Amino acid sequence: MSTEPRELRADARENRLRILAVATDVIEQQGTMASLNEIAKRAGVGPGTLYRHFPSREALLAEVLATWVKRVEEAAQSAPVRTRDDLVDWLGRLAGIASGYRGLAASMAASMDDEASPLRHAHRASLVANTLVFERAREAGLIDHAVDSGTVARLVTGVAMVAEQATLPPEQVRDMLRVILDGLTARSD
Amino acid sequence: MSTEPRELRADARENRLRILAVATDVIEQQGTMASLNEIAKRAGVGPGTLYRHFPSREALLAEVLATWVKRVEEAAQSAPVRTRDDLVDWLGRLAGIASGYRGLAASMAASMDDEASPLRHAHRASLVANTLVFERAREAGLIDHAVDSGTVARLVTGVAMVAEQATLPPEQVRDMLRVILDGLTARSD
DNA sequence: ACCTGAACACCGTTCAAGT
DNA sequence: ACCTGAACACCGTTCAAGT
Repeated sequence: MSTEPRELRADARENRLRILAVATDVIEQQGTMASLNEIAKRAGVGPGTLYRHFPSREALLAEVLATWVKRVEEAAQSAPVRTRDDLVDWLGRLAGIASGYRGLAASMAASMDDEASPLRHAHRASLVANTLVFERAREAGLIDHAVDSGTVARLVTGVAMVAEQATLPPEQVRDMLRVILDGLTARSD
Repeated sequence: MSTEPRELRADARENRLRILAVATDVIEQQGTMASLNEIAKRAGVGPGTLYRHFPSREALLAEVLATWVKRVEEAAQSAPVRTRDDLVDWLGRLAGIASGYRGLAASMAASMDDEASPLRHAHRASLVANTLVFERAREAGLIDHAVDSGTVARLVTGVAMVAEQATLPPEQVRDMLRVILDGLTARSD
């Protein structure tokens, strides 16, 4: 099941780690569309070396996102679910994390489609995290029926995409999320 | 108020129209990120000529969108507002038009920010159209309070962005829109 | 086994030179 | 006044040649 690298030659291992560190920096600053050639140059390797370790931009991104995935999982566990505002806060945190890097929400959305996308793990992790929070909210009596977490995830991704494209003020993002939460907890039958 | 071209030399006028026609074709096929050099080449002009007529990709896009704007306005006027499903349909049509070209929803979202964006007209038109539909729904007694059309527009843009990035099946899009509509018509106080 | 870096086919954008 | 097209500085991606 594990796709972790087995035993790399010492120089290869070092290069790999250095590329990953540099990529994290550069992507944090410039977004998920940052130049791969620039990352290679800053890491002190030829472009071919980057491609050898990470055959696609998504493969690189997936590894960079490892710490990101942890943040989502932690946030889900510690998220309070006492009031409806708590849930709006949670969605906001989810959207905020999803747009932690510019272009990330779009990259994630694109990966929904693709069964083989390297980003699938990150995507599934955020979906599971979200399901967990809403399940806890239901157990706490805050909402009275199950919500479809796939739909929630897609909606929140949409909010994140608009927010980062248009650099919306936080209260406009919150308005969007509140509508979504109201829609989720209103019976539509 | 009008920024229409005044009196162009005959060859310039012809070039301009040909660029526009070709751009409409190419953008329809390849999306809003289509190569400008390719558009110029297909239109039989040098790249400099395209830039002379349309100083930015957005300026070109704004003109290509003229017929698009008409479609939104017509759709708004003829949209039935008798049932809640009618409203979901309307949002679906809006989202569908917004992603008529691949990348259009993202381009529109980016223009929300920028006061001087050439896409502002198209964006405002869709906002006005949406306000019109919901106002008619309110008059028809379908909903009982005003909705914030800015928030609606942003949410629908988000749905359109996710839908085209992930190429979602129609029923998933509909699920998203239904949640939004429920959220809009539920009292949140 | 791994790395280098030149090379290729593209971008968007500019601008001297032409008509 | 307008157009051309070469030129520039970039992309992503590949692959022979090196170690």
